[in-house]
Amino acid sequence: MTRFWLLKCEPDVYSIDDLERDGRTGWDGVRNHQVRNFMRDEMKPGDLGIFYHSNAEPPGAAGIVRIERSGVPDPTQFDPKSEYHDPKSRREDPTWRMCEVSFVERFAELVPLDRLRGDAALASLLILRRGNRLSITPLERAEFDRIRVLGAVRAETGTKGAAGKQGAVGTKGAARTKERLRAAK
DNA sequence: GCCAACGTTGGC
DNA sequence: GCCAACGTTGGC
Repeated sequence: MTRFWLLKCEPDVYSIDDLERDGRTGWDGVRNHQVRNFMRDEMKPGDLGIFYHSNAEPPGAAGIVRIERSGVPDPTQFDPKSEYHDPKSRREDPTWRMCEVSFVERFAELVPLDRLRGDAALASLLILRRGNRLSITPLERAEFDRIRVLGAVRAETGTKGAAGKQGAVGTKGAARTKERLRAAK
């Protein structure tokens, strides 16, 4: 059974444009146990996800991805040079997992958070709940379908946001602080 | 195990 | 830059 997910990432770190260019990417850098468990136990090849731009101007739903693999050991945990290196993790039993996602589509226009919030059909969307900070959350099929419909319709007004167009150097699962972003430049 | 201090996330 | 809402850490 196909399941549906919402994957958050800061576009300054990795955006839907980067994924369109790359075609496929490892969703590495997740260091939250709940999200790790989703990727290890629940996400399956063929599942679909909304790619959400967080910490952006404006934040919102940017496109659609397909889960290609999941539960894959995240290589950054074994890389001493990575800021996500975890010296306690063993190769025989990796602590941190990632999924691999492929590009499906970029929305005709980003669906801003305001628009998601104002939509009655999305009232139960987990990312709209106060205090929710998980970088990956499950979606109902109806929620996924609704966001896809909103994304397919080009708004009659509104300017296209200047999406970040940087190389794929960062990690997706964990947002970077502005300080770290600055340091990375 | 408790909990205060601190760090992170992410919208605004 | 601010701050609410977490999660993590470490002393006890």
